[in-house]
Amino acid sequence: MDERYDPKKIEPKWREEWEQCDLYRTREDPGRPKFYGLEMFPYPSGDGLSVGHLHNYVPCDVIGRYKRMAGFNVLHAMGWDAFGLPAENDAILKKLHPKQTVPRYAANFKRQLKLVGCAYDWSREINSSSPEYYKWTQWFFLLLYKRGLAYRALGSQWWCEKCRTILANEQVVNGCCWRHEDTPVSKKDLEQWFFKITAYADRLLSDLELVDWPEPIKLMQRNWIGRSEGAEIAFAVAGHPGKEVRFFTTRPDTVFGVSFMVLAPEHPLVAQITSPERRAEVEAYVAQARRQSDIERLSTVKEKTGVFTGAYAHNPFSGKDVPIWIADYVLMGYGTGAIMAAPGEDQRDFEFARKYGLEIPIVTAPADGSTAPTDRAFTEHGIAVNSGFLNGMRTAAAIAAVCQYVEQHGIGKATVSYRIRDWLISRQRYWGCPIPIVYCPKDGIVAVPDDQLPVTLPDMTDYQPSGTGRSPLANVPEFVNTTCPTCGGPAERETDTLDGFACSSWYFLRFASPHYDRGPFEPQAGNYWLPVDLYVGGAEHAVMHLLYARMWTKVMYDAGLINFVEPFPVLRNQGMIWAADGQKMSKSKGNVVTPDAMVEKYGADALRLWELFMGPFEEATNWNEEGVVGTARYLARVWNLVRRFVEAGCPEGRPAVETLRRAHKTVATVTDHVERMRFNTALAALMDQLNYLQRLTPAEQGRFAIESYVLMLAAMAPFVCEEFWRELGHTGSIHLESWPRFDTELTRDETLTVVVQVNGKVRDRLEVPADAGEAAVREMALRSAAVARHLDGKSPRKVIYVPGKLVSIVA
RNA sequence: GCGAGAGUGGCGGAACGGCAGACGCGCCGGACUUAGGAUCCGGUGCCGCAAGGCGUGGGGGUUCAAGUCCCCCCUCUCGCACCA
Repeated sequence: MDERYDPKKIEPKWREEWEQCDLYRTREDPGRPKFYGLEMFPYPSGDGLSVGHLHNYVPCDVIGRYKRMAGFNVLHAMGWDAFGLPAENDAILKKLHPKQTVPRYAANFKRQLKLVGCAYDWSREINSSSPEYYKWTQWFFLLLYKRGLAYRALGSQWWCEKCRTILANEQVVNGCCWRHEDTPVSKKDLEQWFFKITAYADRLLSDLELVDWPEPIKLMQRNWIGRSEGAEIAFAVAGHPGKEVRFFTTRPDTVFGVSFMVLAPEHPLVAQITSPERRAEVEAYVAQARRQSDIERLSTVKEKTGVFTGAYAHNPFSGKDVPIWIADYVLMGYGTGAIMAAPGEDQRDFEFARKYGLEIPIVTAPADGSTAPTDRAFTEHGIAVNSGFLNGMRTAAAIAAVCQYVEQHGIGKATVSYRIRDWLISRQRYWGCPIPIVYCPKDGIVAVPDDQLPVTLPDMTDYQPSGTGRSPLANVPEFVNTTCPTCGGPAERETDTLDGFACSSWYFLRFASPHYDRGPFEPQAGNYWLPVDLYVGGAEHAVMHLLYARMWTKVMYDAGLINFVEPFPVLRNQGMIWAADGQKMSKSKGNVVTPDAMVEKYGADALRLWELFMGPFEEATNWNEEGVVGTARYLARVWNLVRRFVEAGCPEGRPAVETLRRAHKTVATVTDHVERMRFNTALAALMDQLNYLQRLTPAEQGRFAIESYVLMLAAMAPFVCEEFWRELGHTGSIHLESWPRFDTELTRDETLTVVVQVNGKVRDRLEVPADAGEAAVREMALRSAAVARHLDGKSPRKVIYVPGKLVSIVA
């Protein structure tokens, strides 16, 4: 072996060797259990990977390697989320076709991942923008369509001036476009495709119980789905026979206290019921509400505003006619776009009523008998008062009573409302998966038959958004003009493409059988490998991607395609790596550190180790290049350890009991920490053990200590450990070896250090045999000179003994 | 405003309610070397010459024992934004 550790001499050699012998090809040995580890597949950007991205890929690679060594068939593959706005925006910016840039960027990502030694089965590489892939994305669209889960609707949709396209509700951030945070969005009316995710709201909510996910992510999903129970009730509009205001309320028990109604300004009823003398004012308000940017409209610091329509609704409970107002604090997109205002029990209604001098009846009294406040709304549950037949009932009972009443009288029903809205999947964009639908003058909306898939994205040079609201595909007659699959007559293709989240809603299945051409996945392979055993990605996908993928999975389950209901039973989020300056790593800030530069300076293994060692996997931290110096130095020390051992002829050795114990303990610790993804402490245990072994001669170390050490390190530093393994006299790859085993008996200490405390302060330490009995240890503690000194002549009042740990003496 | 998470040496971070600061970086001292971002040995929370004392954002509490559990407050990060 060379005197010095030189990653440049060994890493390229093994990289090539592994490639040649296809070392990381997935094995399907029926005698072994399976493990499917998956990282959220990336959009291959032109900037390449940074060391921040590796904080996800390297730890997952370690888990994959560990599981493989621990006896699992491991599926670990990589692919590219290549369709979508980022690729199209990049193409427009650089004036290069995404068909050219995507493969180039993907190849660069792949090169970088290989550079740092990530073990993927590249024969399973997938690309969501390839026809072989998106054929099945289209197939899934049709599956949803056939199951009544895809529909067209005219909607007032968000429009971003910069993207020149429609945005989903989820893509509107603080009233601005998610990609252009300085560009307020406006509304545009277009006919769009939607997926009926609301039909799955309840299951998406309740099945969260089934998964092992970070609690904050589950919570975000629960809040996003936003289930609330209540009642939907209709009040007749006075003087407008047949017209009624339908509204949803979570507090039907406060219905006797309804002193006014509020409609969203966009509510269709507004135009119909506004009285002539109010019309001018109402129209002005509606116009300004529509014109307002959402930043202004959603601001909570803003005082509530509204105008009276001049119309009244009849409250059948109180018997009063109450005024109907419009206000922008009522949203058309939630519930029915109308509310009953119970200002005594709702703070927003209270503020509104106060401002406009509306009546504030009190219909709920505190259950403890105190008086309801008058300076704010009483929003808690209590006892119904001033409420006719509800008087004296507790809130829960009153809610049930009102629900029963409205159902009996045919004016409403108990119901559940969700915050989540249907998923808008139409994109008026070129670089996406074409929606496989044909419009026929005779047959209407016709699904493209399965055997005519894929509907191929045409080659075109001018794919700039038209700005008219239609996709650039509308400008390609060869694409648009087709024949109706049903009648054979002339027809037109849908020109919208699918939201990129559609592509990522099923890709995890494709890895099971990436080249299968008779379906999206080969059923046996799908049911063998799925669900994903460990899914890892950033917390930024907490709601959109993870909800959509869960929904598709449930649709597939309902269609009998798969036998599981949750695609990702175990989810972990890696922590964000900020640049050294604490900011986000970005090219524009000039603070990006690339793996290429780090590998060049310190080697891939040292970079990997620092990615693992810099902090807990799930926590954010700042990049610090100094750390890589440390891990490179550590590897040089391991190199010296192994070199001395090899030069001594790899002696079987006669390790002392203590040495054997340390070796077995290290295996136990590292195994446990890797299993729990505590890579930083796993590596710390290895460093600690190195410090110990370094002081021994090769014969004192013995073969087990050295080989088990190298085997464990191999999952983290694959290149140098492959070199070690061969130098240690083995012919095969270390990466096909088994994870070392430890003997629990051998990890047991012979003596323990017992701490002796007097009044909570450590005053002495005792070395006691591991099997010493309680009485003996207590006696030793009380005999201690240090203890006597601190007892100061007093006799102990109490002595607490924690076996093997401490004796606490209270004087 | 609501929700979630986090505050520990100069720095990254360790620590089933039981010796706070493992491991590493940095720094200090030494050894060996004619340059190599080398290696090895020792030291390194703060105050103190010492015995000893003080220390996990601040303040209370529970406990023989609190970084860890409970209450109040401060700061930072992330998520959500009037959800009827």
